[in-house]
Amino acid sequence: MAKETIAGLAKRLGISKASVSYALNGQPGVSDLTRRRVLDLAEELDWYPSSSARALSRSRAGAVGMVLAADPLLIGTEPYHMGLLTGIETALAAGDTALMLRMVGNDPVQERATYERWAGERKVDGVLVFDHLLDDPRPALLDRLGLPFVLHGAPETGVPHTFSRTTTDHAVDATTIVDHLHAAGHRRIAHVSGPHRFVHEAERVQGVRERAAHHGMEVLPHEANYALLAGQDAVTALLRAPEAPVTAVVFGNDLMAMGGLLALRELGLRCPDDVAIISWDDSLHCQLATPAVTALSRNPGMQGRVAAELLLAVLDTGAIRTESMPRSELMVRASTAPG
Amino acid sequence: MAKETIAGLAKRLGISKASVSYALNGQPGVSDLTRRRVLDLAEELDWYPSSSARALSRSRAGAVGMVLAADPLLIGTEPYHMGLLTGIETALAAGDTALMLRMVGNDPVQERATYERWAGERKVDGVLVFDHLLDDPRPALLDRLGLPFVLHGAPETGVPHTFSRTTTDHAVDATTIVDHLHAAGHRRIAHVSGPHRFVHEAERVQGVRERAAHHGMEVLPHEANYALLAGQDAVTALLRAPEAPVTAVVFGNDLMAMGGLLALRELGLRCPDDVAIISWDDSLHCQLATPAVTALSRNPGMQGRVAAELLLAVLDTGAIRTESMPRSELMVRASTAPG
DNA sequence: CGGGGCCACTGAACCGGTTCAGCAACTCCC
DNA sequence: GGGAGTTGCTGAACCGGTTCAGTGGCCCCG
Repeated sequence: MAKETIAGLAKRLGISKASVSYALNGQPGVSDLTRRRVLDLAEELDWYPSSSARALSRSRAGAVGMVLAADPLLIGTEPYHMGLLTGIETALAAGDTALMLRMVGNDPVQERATYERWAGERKVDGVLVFDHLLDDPRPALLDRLGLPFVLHGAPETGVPHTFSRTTTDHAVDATTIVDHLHAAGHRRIAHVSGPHRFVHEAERVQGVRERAAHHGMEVLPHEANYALLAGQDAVTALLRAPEAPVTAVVFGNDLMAMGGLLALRELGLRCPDDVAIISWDDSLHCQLATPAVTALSRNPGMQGRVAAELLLAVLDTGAIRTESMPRSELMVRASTAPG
Repeated sequence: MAKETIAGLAKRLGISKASVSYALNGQPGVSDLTRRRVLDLAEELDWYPSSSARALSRSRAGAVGMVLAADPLLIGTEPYHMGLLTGIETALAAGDTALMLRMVGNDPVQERATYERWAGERKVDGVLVFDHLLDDPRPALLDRLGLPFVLHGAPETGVPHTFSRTTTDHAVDATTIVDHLHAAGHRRIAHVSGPHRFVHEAERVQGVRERAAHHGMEVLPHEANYALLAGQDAVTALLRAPEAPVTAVVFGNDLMAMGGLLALRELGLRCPDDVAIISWDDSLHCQLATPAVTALSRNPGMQGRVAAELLLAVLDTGAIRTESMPRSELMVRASTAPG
């Protein structure tokens, strides 16, 4: 079946292309009768507008892009990103916008090249950007490229920003976590975080430090890279250290928490009796582990939805807005239960 | 900066649009000198072809689509799909093709509507289809829509097919699994599979049955739905049954295997001493569980890459081809280790 | 009754590429 | 020296929509 076009519909009805276009788009300039006839015929021939023709004449791609820049190995195992993706897609589908996905190994150059191409080819109308970095070059780049974007997970700081973003209050999360450990009697803890070049990690580290100080607790910070092995190594190193041992470890994600658990087992230490464990991300891993791991549930699906909806609004209105993420919830499980 | 266009380049160089186009696309019809001048200028102004204009005139979108039709809850937790996605994206990026992603809850109507729209709007050049169903309506639908596709995970059966697909030999996998259990001394096992409406599940069930018969083993089949809870319930039901208990359970995916493990724990049974467990999908869950779960590693990343490359080839040549998936590998772990 | 305003509709330009037919100049060969 | 073939280039049509500047007919009102 040859594709129907607007010209085809017009010819069949004996009217002009322009009228057909107006009718189909609900624009004024056609009588109700004509509009009905057009819509009925379009329905009957199941006509759809050619997305490329429409994109060309409207100068709008009808799609937004997302670059997943992370170790492919991590992405496959970390449920956080998948949850995010699901939420994003839900919001975009509702807004009749397509999602263009690109995965690049943890490579800033490729991420940058992708944005440049997308902007140059006008392939997407905007992008979602993740994992805000210290001195992040991407906002400036995207501004220069004229590509609208939403930065997901920017700091909560009150500084007025020149771009749209979603924020999470990591200080509040830190307080939740530290208070929980303090209440369980811990006075000396370790914090195995992700790389500090991520703004959210820097904020978490600071948040934990400050809240711990507030309680008069001691914190051993340890920077790692989110991998299972990193969590394992961190715990091994921390507990072999000559200083008085910590009684609890906070992990920056679920994978490292799992690694920590393995390390404890190898060291012959019991969790939570000898060392308690808590993860900054909840996931099935935390629920299934033995003992089940206490974790902060951040609802990635909701976060994705909010971010995507914000991007759609930005594309629509051009406004610059900031959206706060809903509060996280601590899922208390056996790994921190008073022994 | 206003976007450069081919007309702009042509004007600056004092030549025609046509020549510029030929030069940029490596087509004959321009002198080497002119070609160089065009390419240099394009480089200098960093010009990119407008994807929509190109799509319109070439009648090719430069993108392929993929509908992830599964329970969003499952998708987030099952690493299989994410691995697949990573592989697909890798292959597409190499082929300069964009990936359009749509997630629909486990809803055939929405999946169908998505294909119809994509075809009608000519938004994608082809699609990747997953989870072959018994009496799958999708091949016929896509043929009718004129949308090229690759069906991933079709049966290995020798019947000549009218479409391109990738196949997995589930009988071989079943043999691997059953032989492993037989060698460990099991004679009566259960097989907790996914829904039989999936062709691959039907084949696995048959494969397990036949291989077990070959060894004179007994198999209790149990159809479930891939969810954690389903695995849990299945094991509870199977082991409470009045008949002689099984000594091993084969699970259709890692999640159900985890559920099975939980159920065993609740029933006070030890794994592998009382009941051995084996999963048809490997993942971090299997590796982290206590005991670690023996699983068939199917390399989803590789599968995705092969499927995507096949689709690109199909789009290029229009040929109908079948690609076999590489052999799976059994990762033997504690859950089936002779007690 | 005449003029202003509105309504329904149309032709043509436009978005930014690709591609075809045509044409001038130049080479080659008998 | 003249016809055939090649090379390098151009103008214009085309892909399938959107949109602007008319145009004619009709109604309303002073």
